[in-house]
Amino acid sequence: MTSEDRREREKSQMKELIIRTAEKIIVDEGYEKLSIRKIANQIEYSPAIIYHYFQNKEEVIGCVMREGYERLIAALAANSKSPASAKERLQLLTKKYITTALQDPDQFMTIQFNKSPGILGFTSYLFEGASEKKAALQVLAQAVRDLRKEQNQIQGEDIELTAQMIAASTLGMVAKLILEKDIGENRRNQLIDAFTETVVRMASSPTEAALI
Amino acid sequence: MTSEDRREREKSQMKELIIRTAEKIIVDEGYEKLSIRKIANQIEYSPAIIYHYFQNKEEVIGCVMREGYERLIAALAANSKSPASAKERLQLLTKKYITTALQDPDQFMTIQFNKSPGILGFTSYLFEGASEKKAALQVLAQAVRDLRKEQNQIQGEDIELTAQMIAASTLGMVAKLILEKDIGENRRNQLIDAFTETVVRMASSPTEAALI
Amino acid sequence: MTSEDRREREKSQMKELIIRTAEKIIVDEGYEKLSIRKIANQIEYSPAIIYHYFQNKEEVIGCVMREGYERLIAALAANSKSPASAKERLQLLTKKYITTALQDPDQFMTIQFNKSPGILGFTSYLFEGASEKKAALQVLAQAVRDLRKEQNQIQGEDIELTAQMIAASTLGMVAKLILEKDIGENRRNQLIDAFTETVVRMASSPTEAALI
Amino acid sequence: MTSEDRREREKSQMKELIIRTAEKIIVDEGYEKLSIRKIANQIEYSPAIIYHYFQNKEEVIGCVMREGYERLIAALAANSKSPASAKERLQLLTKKYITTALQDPDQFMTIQFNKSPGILGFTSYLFEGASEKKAALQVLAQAVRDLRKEQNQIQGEDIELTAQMIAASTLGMVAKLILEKDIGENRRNQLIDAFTETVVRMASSPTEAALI
DNA sequence: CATGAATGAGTTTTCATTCAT
DNA sequence: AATGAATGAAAACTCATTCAT
Repeated sequence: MTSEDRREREKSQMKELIIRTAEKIIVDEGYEKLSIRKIANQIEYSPAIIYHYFQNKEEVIGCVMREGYERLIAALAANSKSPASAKERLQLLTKKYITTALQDPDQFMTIQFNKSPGILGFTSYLFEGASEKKAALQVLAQAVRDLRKEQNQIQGEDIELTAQMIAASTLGMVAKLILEKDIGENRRNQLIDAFTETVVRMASSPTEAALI
Repeated sequence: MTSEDRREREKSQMKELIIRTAEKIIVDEGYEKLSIRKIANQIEYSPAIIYHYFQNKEEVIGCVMREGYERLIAALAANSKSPASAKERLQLLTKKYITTALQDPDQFMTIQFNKSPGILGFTSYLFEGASEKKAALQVLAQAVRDLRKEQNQIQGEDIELTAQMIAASTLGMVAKLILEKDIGENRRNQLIDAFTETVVRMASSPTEAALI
Repeated sequence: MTSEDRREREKSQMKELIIRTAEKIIVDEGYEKLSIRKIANQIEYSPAIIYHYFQNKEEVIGCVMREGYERLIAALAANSKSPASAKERLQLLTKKYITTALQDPDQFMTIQFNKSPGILGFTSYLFEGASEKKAALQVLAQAVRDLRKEQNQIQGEDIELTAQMIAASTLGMVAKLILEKDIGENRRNQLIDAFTETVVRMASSPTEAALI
Repeated sequence: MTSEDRREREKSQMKELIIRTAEKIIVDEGYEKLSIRKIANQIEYSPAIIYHYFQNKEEVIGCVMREGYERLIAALAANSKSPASAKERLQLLTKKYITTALQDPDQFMTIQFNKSPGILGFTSYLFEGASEKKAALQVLAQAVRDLRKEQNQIQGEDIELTAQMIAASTLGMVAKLILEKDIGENRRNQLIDAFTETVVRMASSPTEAALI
């Protein structure tokens, strides 16, 4: 089976190469400048060969997206079990998400605001029960739960809802930071820090807040 | 001057028609699928005539964007001076923004996540001093200020920063609601209501929050 | 007839204006950038009006050419009767032609290398008998005749032929100077001076030359 | 490697076809009427395929020009070493240039009076040192040098300048003969012969001439 | 496995011209 | 006399995709 194995390996190497190149183009020139021709030129193959490994342009893009998303999730997961306090953990989580996203802004935007069903399958998290099915949201919901415990707040049944709002808000924050990339590093850091603090207040149980 | 008047009217009607058609295409097929030809075909004129009313494609798009943005702002302004309590006013503002945006979801997305400088001129609000230059942010900042006063909190120098975070978070929330449009009306309303409550906590002064 | 007169006068004023504007565009932006629209915009009238005064673009261009040509001829005529020696007169003539042409290079080229019959009617001078029918050639032929007399050479029957060759050579010289406009002022002057000297040798009778 | 060879051959045949067609259009309808579409229609292919063989329109034109120019140069080179006297050689050179140019008049004009930098790179020869860098001018300068030697004239330092003037004059002569193509064969030959004689006088050293 | 050739449909934009008013 | 509206044709160029080899 050696020869078949090698073929298989070579095949996936080629797919890898194509995806990697597509990714590079998206990062360098932006999503809408990606073209099959450009990929082909860059890997020094003919455009036609790409159709040998992928059905069409959409599938190529789909793969790029999937991988990008998985990397983002991985970055989060790594930080979900830091030994610090629940509050610090939530803040760390938020900050990590923001900074990771800002490292690859174009790809982040393309993935997160993509409305093709294939991508949405990965990125959606507003539905009921998402905190169980979506790894990222699960991590976030747990952080909220821990925080409320740590602060002796009522747990409430809104944990999922809260996690979802925090996720969506963070997404908005990141998106704006990417869109308005010229505000200067100072301002950016100010906003990131302020938001990281605010997230804690978002996470606290609403009734508790009502007591203020 | 009746004849001149009529011509003037017909001219603006035609411009109107073009903009409206462009808008429709954007909503139906997405921003990047908009083309001068498509507009022309749809209104059953030759492509060239569009250049009679507009300098180039950019100007057409600019008009579509501007109008959409102005509608959103107008909706907000109308609610900025309700007689209710500061808290209720902030919540009303948030809710109004969300529901207005959801009425024209595609256009909202196109405008708010557009990175062309022309559009960003309208939509940017993260820079320092934005709460004075940007009408929408000004309204929001005032609402935050009123709320803190009402709740006897420290005013703090972070009012602008807070308004910016709320705005960005709301944007994220709206975007997600639009992207995941199939979560069902119930869930959507739940999220909107929860977020409207959360916004109040985001607005409270951080030091105060730290006291909890 | 006053009213009719005025109308006539206004009409020719408008034609004047159009031609003058077209000329300006040719000089400023080059012949191929001339468009009816551009003329119209510049005189702040609608493109359609130009068709009221001229049949089509060609006629406009034709008029521009004619006027330009007439000015060139006028410049020559002014120098044809200088009191100097025949040799100096021939050299002066040549130099004047070159420098005048270089003042409006684009127009010069457009006219001289235009192959539309209308323009050729003005610019042609190679046919037999041209030295009688064409003012410019007449002047040149006379200068050649005077020179030969002054240098006690045989008059010969090739006067016209000689004048034609000188004219064509000068045209080539000017064209090259215009085309290679970046050779530097020094080189240009060197070439002009050398050519002006050479013209004298071209004008001398061939048999005489054979005696050398 | 037969299959690869054949493909290579077919490819250059196609390029050839495109260039030849472009050439034909230029000759038939003029340089500015040349369009990619027109080429495509004429060869009954889609316009896009031309971009498969050439980068853009400029490259197509470049090839047409280069080939035309090279043909002209080749014709000259063949005659530069005839065994005759220097005088005869110079005259032969001139005549050959004129007749070759007249064989493909439209292309000649298009190339020689083209002001695009790419073409000028080929056609320019007025700059200092051109008689060393430009093959055609080198041949001409040598002919002038030989002639002066043969006629025991002072060599002078104006050899290059002289060659340049002769070249430019010949260009003018040819251009006029092309523009006024209806003067009749007789007249044309008369002019060519007269000019060929005159060239000898242009080539003689100026001081020598002054002795007359 | 890989390619070169080829295409059709598309892009934005410019132009000369016409015509009813 | 003058105009605005409108057009058809054309320009250069790009792209995703197919197919025979």
